[in-house]
Amino acid sequence: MHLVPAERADRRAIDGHRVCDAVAAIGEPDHVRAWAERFSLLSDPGRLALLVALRQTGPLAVSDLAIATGMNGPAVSQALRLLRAAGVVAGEKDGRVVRYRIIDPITADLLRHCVCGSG
Amino acid sequence: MHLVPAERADRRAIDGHRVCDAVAAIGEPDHVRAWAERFSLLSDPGRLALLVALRQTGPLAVSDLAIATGMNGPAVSQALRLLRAAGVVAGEKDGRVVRYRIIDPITADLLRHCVCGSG
DNA sequence: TGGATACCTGCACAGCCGCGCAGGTATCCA
DNA sequence: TGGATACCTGCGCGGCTGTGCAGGTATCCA
Repeated sequence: MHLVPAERADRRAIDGHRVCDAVAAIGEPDHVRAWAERFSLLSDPGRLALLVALRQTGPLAVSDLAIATGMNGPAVSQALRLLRAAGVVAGEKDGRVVRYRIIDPITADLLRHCVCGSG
Repeated sequence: MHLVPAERADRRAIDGHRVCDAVAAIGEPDHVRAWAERFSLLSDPGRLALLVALRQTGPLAVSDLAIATGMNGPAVSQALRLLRAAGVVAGEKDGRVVRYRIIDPITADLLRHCVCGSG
């Protein structure tokens, strides 16, 4: 039952079985890491504001996002670049305007907690 | 209808009404900031692993958390210090052992998404 | 009472991230 | 065709954050 890796199996545990439960709960380190990165994308006020706006309003142009959030243009671009690289948002070109929207359902679901009042 | 702050109301918007919707969706900057900080607490693999373990297993001692996550003692202490200062976890002293548990229901709810398989 | 354990704290260091500016490209209007 | 708009990218700087080590305190066992 000892799911603890051998490298630290010699450490004295207070509640051995609970440690095993915890190891089982944590699961694959990569899994945890992936979720941490996902949360990391939401940990910046600028990015979070952009995502909340996108989720609530739908496709929005970069300059409109800049106006709505109070950020300047390049800052919005850089934030969207990160989010796009992470597969959270996608941009669609409409003439010289690029409208972004959220394409990751998991992130959209997480954002629901922030705007709980307005579903 | 223009909810845009006067300081940047002169900027030309692509879709004016959508900008207003976005501003309304974002709401109070402090609100967004608070959520960003909340997500920030989950953006570190160590802290996230600790919280997942705590949520799944319940009260756990610091040293057990260290064994389960593979972190060393002081790292766990510091992570828990942050989480405790943020009001996410609380520790209860039982002799020389301190067992921590999650006291913030919102964070616990967020963690649900990471362990979706085991509710 | 003496030793060991469990935990907390402060400090110094490396690494990362957000931020702003300048330059470049593609597209639309006159 | 010329000018303006909308957006993207690279670079450098300041600040924050995670990490490890050493020291200190409180508690349990013999």
